[in-house]
Amino acid sequence: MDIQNTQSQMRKGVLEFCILSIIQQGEVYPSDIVEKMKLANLHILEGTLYPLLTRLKNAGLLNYRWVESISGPPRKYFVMTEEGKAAFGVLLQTWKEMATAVDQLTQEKTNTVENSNQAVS
Amino acid sequence: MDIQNTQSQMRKGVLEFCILSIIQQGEVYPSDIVEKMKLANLHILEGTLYPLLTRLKNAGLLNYRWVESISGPPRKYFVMTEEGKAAFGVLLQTWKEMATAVDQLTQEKTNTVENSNQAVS
DNA sequence: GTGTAATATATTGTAAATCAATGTATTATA
DNA sequence: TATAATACATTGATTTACAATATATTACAC
Repeated sequence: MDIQNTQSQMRKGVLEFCILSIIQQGEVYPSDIVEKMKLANLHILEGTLYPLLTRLKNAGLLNYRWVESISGPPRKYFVMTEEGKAAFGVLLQTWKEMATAVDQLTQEKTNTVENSNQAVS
Repeated sequence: MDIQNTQSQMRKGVLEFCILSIIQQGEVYPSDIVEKMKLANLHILEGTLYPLLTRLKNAGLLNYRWVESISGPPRKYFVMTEEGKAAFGVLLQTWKEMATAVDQLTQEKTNTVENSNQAVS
């Protein structure tokens, strides 16, 4: 229960949302997702990603098709379903609202607080 | 595994951060926190909050003092320790970076995408 | 005073999900 | 033929939020 845990919790919260976002932007296979997430400093492991993609597929938000690779075994390329696009829209709205709420919550007095001792009504 | 689950996951991720933020802004007792979180549309239940505050206290980020109430049993008022203030600073930075990353990730092509079928290099 | 309601802190059991560590399979290459 | 690289997938452990419930204190009606 140190601070790194809280940091990774924060990142975990948006994992699914970010992965849906990546897939919405174009057909990808799991390694593409891992790479794009790493670039955004939101690391995800394969042991997390595969079950997550399966859940999203079973929930009807994703589909996939097999594509032969020139350098290894075939890959599962994922695409959004119409239902997935709708769900992503909802999540995008949720994200925007939450980010606004958190910003307001943290900016109310933050950074200038020196008097954390007054009681609250 | 429906969309509400993903939404609550998103909110869960920032719970600890928001609670630290609230406490940094002034001495509060648990019901104050529940109320402030509700106002920000980030609901938290007591069964979640009490263990969380205990964890943060044991981690050295918080302290509390008992205060008599005029209408009920005594209350635990929480305040940040110096270590807690430092940790909050780190988390604030983490939040800002993550929010930026997520915004970039979602805005790259979102909202105008109609061609989700091209392969990726 | 006694009983009920309101307030407040706290614990227990359950369920969900991430992670680390592996496992299995396919292709290219030495 | 053996090894390395790539890729999909599962298992067990740990964490943690939640629902339900427990315990205790105070106020107030009767």
